[in-house]
Amino acid sequence: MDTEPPYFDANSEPLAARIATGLHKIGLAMKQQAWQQANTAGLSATQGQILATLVAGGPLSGSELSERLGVTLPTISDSVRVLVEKTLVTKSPDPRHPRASLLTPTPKGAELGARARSWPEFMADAVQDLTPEEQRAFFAGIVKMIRMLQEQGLIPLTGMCVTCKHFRPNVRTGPAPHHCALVDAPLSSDQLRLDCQEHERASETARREVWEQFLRRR
Amino acid sequence: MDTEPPYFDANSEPLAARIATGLHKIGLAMKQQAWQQANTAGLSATQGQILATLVAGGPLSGSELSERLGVTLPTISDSVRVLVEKTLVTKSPDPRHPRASLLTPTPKGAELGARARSWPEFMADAVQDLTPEEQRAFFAGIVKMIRMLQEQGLIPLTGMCVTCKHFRPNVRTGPAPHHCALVDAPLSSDQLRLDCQEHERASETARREVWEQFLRRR
DNA sequence: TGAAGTAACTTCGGACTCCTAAGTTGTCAA
DNA sequence: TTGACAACTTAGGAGTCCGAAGTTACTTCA
Repeated sequence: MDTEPPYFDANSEPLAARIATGLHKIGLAMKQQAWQQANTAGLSATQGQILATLVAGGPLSGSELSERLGVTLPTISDSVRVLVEKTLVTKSPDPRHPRASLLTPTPKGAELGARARSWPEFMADAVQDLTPEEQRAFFAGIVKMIRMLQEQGLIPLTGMCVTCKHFRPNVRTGPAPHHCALVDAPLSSDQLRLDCQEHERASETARREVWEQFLRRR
Repeated sequence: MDTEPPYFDANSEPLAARIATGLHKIGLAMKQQAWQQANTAGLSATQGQILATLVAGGPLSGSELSERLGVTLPTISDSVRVLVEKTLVTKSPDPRHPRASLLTPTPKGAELGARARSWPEFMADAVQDLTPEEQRAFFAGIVKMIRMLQEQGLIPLTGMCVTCKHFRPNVRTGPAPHHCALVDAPLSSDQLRLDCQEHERASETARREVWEQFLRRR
């Protein structure tokens, strides 16, 4: 860097870095929004997230929540205690594991959770201004990014078609080249899910293979 | 919603909502990453952000920081106190305002700040897998989204070309249709800056007009 | 010439977040 | 029956945030 004013030339920050900056800014808005929405609902941000996750993904144990929300167990444990005190969730023994307990929202908790699920909707509104084509391109970018971040262990391997046992990429030509073997239905690239309840994690080798197959042709 | 298993049909979540979900997941990774990077540098997340912002944008006052980082003054005040104790920033009177003080990083602080600026780079890496074309589309989407969110008051009006006094959108045809009047240089859509130091906020009516002009033709 | 206002903080108290480290406690395997 | 294991829970401590309530140096108006 010298003392010259900035010119818009090759020395400008690379596109990838500016994309990162942009995502950072968007992330800031999300954080603030979540905080505020939670507060007006009488919850904390994490409490809202927990309820939303339980409503979206059925009863879960503490450790599952911990993985999905990217915080440690103690943090979950704390928040859950409060939620139980508020009678928004109940605990019941988990048949799958000895010491685990399944968390289920009460009716009141389910209602708040359903509302919390719609917190990111303000962003969906902001996306509406993009043309459908731009939206598709944007979504494709997001899917690829998430996959990369999952590979680096920064995002849990949950809910995305492209890491699911039942996903068959590029099995035909046309607008919907992919296939979901679970519901036996064709699938276009912009119908891919990020948060499917039925998601079952494929093995590591299978995931790698599926991803390569997915990238091939488009 | 009924009891049927989910089919990939029109009843699936709309694309915009899934984009929001995706951004949410990416935001999660950013949060975690920031926390971890800050910790290994011996800082807290906000302290790192403050240093990075000061290094990137020159000396700022507390309220400017507060606006850019989207937290209230007390929070900034707290963190700055710690940074001063650690001798990473110094305060000096601000000539522009009576009661304000300009915050300047010390050499040690500047070094940490420079390092903190590169924290979002892990995301830039994740973007590298997108084709250049995909990157451009992705970036275009981000710019539009940020603009929308700014209009809703969720992101500060700072640093983006499209809200700057010196920006002239679509003044010519060809690959670089825009123009920056400050450095008097042509500008393509994917050279737009999100964090220009020289940014000067245009008036509200000017911003609205510029944006309309920007959307027209592409 | 003073009184009131304004802007930019700072301090305080309190709720939450988030971590690591150190227990608990049921179950299963040896 | 003695460990090992898994899934929490508790304790302790730093940090993040906020609203409310001071400070304090000018500015402005009467």
